[in-house]
Amino acid sequence: MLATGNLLKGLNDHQKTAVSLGWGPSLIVAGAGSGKTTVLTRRVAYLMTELHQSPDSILAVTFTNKAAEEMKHRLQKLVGGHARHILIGTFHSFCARALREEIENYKSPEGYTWKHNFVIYDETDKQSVVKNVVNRLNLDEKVFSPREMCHRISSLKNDGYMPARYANEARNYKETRVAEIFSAYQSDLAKNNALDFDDLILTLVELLRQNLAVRRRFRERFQHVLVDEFQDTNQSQYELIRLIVEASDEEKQANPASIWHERSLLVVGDVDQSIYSWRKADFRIILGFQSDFKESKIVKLEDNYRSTSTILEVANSIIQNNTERIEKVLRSSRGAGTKVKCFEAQDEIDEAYFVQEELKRLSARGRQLSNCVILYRTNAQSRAMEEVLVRSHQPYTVVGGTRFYERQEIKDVLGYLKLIFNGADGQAFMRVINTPRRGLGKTTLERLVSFAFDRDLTLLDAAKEIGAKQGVSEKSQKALRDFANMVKRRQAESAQTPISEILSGILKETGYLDKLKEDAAQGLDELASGRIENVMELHNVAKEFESMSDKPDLEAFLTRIALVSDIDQAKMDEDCVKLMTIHSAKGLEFPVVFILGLEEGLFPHMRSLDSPNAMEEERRLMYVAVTRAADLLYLTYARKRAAFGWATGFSNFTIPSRFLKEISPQHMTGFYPSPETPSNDQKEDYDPWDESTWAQKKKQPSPTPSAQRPADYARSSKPQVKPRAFRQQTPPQQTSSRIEPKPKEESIPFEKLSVGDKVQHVKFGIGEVTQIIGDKDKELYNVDFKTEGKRLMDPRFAKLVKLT
DNA sequence: AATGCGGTACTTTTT
DNA sequence: GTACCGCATT
Repeated sequence: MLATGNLLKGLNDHQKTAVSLGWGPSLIVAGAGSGKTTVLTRRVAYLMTELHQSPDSILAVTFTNKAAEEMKHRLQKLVGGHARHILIGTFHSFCARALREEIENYKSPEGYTWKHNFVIYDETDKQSVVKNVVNRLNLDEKVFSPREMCHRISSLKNDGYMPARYANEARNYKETRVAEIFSAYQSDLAKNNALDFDDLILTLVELLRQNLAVRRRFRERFQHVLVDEFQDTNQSQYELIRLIVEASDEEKQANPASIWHERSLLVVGDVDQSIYSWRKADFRIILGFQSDFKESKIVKLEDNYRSTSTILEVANSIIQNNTERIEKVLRSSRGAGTKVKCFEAQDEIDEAYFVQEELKRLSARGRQLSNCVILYRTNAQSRAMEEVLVRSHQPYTVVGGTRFYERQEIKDVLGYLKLIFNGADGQAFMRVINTPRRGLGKTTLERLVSFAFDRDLTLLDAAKEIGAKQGVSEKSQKALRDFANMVKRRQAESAQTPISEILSGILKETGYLDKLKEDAAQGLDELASGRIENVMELHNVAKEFESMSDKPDLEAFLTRIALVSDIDQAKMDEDCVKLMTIHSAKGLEFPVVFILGLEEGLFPHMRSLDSPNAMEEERRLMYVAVTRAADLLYLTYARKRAAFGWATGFSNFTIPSRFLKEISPQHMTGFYPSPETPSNDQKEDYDPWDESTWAQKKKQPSPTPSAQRPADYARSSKPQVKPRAFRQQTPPQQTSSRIEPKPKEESIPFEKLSVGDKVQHVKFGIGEVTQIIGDKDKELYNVDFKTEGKRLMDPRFAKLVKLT
C-alpha cells in the first residue's frame, strides 16, 4: 500500500485538497480532463490508508461499466488486493446486487413481491410485456404504442413514480389509461419475478424508505459513498444516495452531532458534460447539492492536464454558445499542439476512407492504434466505418452498438438459462418453448397462456398441468410436459452444475445446436454458421466467467449479462482502433480522436433541432466528444449520407454542423465551413492528399492515393457528378470536378420560406415551417405536416409550394 | 403448424 | 432501404 506522500504526489493543490477531505459531504466540480478519476481513486485509497476506513465500507458509483472497470483497475494498482473489497459499480449493478439480498423484504404499495432469483428484463422483454398488457386491456396499439408506453413508464420510474402514485396524479383520459397500463405492467413483472432497469434503482429506493432495518444496515455498511458523473444523476438515483448517506430521523434525534462522524459523501461532476437528460438525468441536482447538504465543502478542479490548448479552446468556443451553464475556466497545462483537422467527405464511405488513411499514416509515424478512437453520434454510423476497416484489414473494436447479447441465437440460449434460473419468467418461456420447433402452434400456446392466467400459474407449471380439458391435443400435451420436465430437471441440478455445462447440456438436449448445424449445412440460413460461432462464444464467456468470478453461479452470470453490454474488456487493450458513440466515450480519453458525421440533423441530431434545451445538450455532447482528445482531433462530415434518406424520397445532401461553425477558424486546418465565407468557394483548391493543403487555399498537385477503393464498391447507382472523392483511385485528372458547375438540380431556384409559412408537399400534404436550419443557399426547412409529423426538407429537392 | 410474402415502421444516445 | 411483424397461404 502506498504512503500518503505518494497518494498526493504529482497532484496540484486543488486535487490534493479533494483527495484529503475529511468527513462529511463534498462536491467536486471537475472540468473535462482535470484528473477527476485520479482524484476519485486516490481519495478511495486515502480513505483506507490515511483515514483507516475499511475497504468494504466504501461504495463508489459510476455511470458506465467502462468507468467502473477503469476505476477498479486503477485502484488495484494503488491498494492492491484490498481493491476487491471496495464496491465499485454502476448504479444499476449496485442495486441489482443489493436487491439479490434484500428484495424479499420488500412489498410494493400495490402488494407485489419479488424473490431473490428475479431476472432483469431488457428493452425487448419490456416492450413485449407492455404489448401484452395493452392488448389485454383492449386498448389500441396505435394509440398506446408499446414503444411510447415503455418510454413513459421509464420516465415515470426515473422520476420516482410507482403505479399507485401515478394513478393518483393521472388527470386526463390518456394519462388514466397510461396509469392502468403502468399498473398492469408492473403486476406482470412481479408475476414473472422480473424487474426492468429502472426498477433496480426504484425498488431499492422504496425498500430503503419503507424498511428502517434494511436502511440502517445499508448506512452501517456504506459509510463512504463516492459518485462519479454526478451531473447525470436522476431523481431516483439521487434519492438512493440520500437514503444511504443521510441520517434517518431516529438517528438525528439520537445523536445529532455525530451524523457525519467517520462518514463521507463525495460527488464529482461537470454540468457541461451532462448528456443524459433523456434518461431523466437532471443537472439541477448537482447545482442544488450545496443547498441540500448545507455543510458540504466544494473543490474546483479547473486545470486540464489532458488536452492541448488548441483542443481546449475549440471545446470552450463550442460550449460558450450554451446559455444554460455556469461560467467556468479550464486552464490548459499543455502547449498549443496541432490544429484540429477538418475534412469534408463526399459521403459516409469517403469519410470512412479518410479516417482509415489517416490511421494508416498515424500508425506509420508510430502512433499506437489503440490510442485512437472514432466517435459518432448514432450507432448506425459505425457500419460504413466498419466496412472500410474490414476491407483494409484494419483490426478494430466496436464498443457497444449491436450488442452480442441481443443476437437472436444468444437470446435463445440465454432464454433457457433464464428459465432455469427463474421458472416464473414468462418471456423466457415463450422465447424457448418452440425453439427449436416442438410442433407447438399459436393456438396451443394461446390456450396455455390463458390457462396459466386463469389458474395463476407460471407458464412452466401450466405446461405440466394443461390437459385435454383445455382443448390441447395429446401430442401437444406431451411436448409441453416433456419441455417442462426438462427445465425442472435442469433447475434441480443447476445449483451444483457449472454454467458452461448447463449450457452445453441444453444445446445438446434440445437439439438447438444440431438445428443450427443442419441449417448451416443446407445453406438455408447463411447466418447459421455465424450463429454457431456466437453460441460457442457464449460458451467461452461462461467458461471464462467460471474461472474469473468468485461466485460463478447462474445468478451472478445472468445479472452480469443483463447489466454489462460489452462482451469483454480484453478487447479494449488490444492494439486496434476503437469505435464508439460519444455517449460511450464519456469519461475516457484518447490521444487521437476522430469525430464523424458533423452534419445538421445528425449531430446535432434531428430530434434536438426544435428544442433549445435538447440543442444545448447536443452541444454538451459535442463538448464531451472534443474533450476526449489529448493530442490530435479530427472532425469530419459528409456532403451526402445514405443513411439520411431512409424515411423519405428526398435528397441526402447535408449541411455542415453548426458546431463546426462555432469553432474559431484559427484552430482549424483542412476544409471546413466558415461562418463568413460561403462554403463552396473554399473547396476548389483543397486536396486531402497533400499535407500542405491542410492549410486552406493552397494549390498543389495531388499524388496518387494509397487507398485502393475496390472497384466493385461503387454504391450509388445514380450517376451523380463525381467530385474527386477521397477513396477514389483516380489521380489528378478528375481534380477539376470539384469546380465543375454544380449538378443541375442544385441550381433550380426555389422559393424562400420563413418560419410560420404554410407549404404544400406532393407526398405529405400541407405543413407548416417550424424552423430554418442553415443559411444562405444551404437551407433546410423543418416542416410540421399535420398527418406525417415533422420532417426535414431540402428545398432544392423537395417540391414545397408556399400557400398564401 | 410452418413458411413466405407483403406491409409497415424505423435511428438518437445507455443501464 | 431494411428489418421485423402480422397475416395468409399451403
